[in-house]
Amino acid sequence: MIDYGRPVVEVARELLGCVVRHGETAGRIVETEAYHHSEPACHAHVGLTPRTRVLFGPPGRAYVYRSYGIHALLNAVAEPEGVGAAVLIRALEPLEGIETMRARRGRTATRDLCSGPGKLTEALGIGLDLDDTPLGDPIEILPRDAPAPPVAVAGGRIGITKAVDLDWRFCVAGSPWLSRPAG
DNA sequence: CATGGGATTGACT
DNA sequence: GTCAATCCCATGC
Repeated sequence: MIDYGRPVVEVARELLGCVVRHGETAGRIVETEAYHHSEPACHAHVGLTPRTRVLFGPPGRAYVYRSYGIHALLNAVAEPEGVGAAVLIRALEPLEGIETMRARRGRTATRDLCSGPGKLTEALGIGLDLDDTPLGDPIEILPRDAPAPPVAVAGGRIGITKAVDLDWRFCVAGSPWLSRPAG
């Protein structure tokens, strides 16, 4: 099992190489970012509100929220209960159910099915209804069955305006499935 | 109650 | 490279 109750940066590294499954679709995590309530880029920075309740809840649950009014983004809640922190899943290598993914996303190159946080949720059929559900059912995150892949610390996180200097984006080195090339 | 911003994507120039 | 789409919710009056 994966221990989500550890420091969020450790969990972000640990998740690289693990497999996410939802129904018939599955993919290997190749890119993550860490968010912690102590820094202003994290939603939990504002404190405990209805929106951030899940982030402060027990680790190992899904935090799914709507971005730019359009996309659903998938996070894994980390750190002990009471600490607002989560790992954003930013990109996957498609493994199973690729035709289902293609059907959900439209005629799309395999390379573009899961190469972004909004893309992979659409490909796996993950929506806001899965917010605050345990990682295990219906979304599964399986521990690695192989040694940890080489990790590239890709520098700053993407698409944010605050705490841009934190090097909290992690990629599988050399993976062709990233949302953006590693730093 | 009104307002503004955001962890993005895809279409278009 | 630029830009619109679109909605939840925190904040402020």
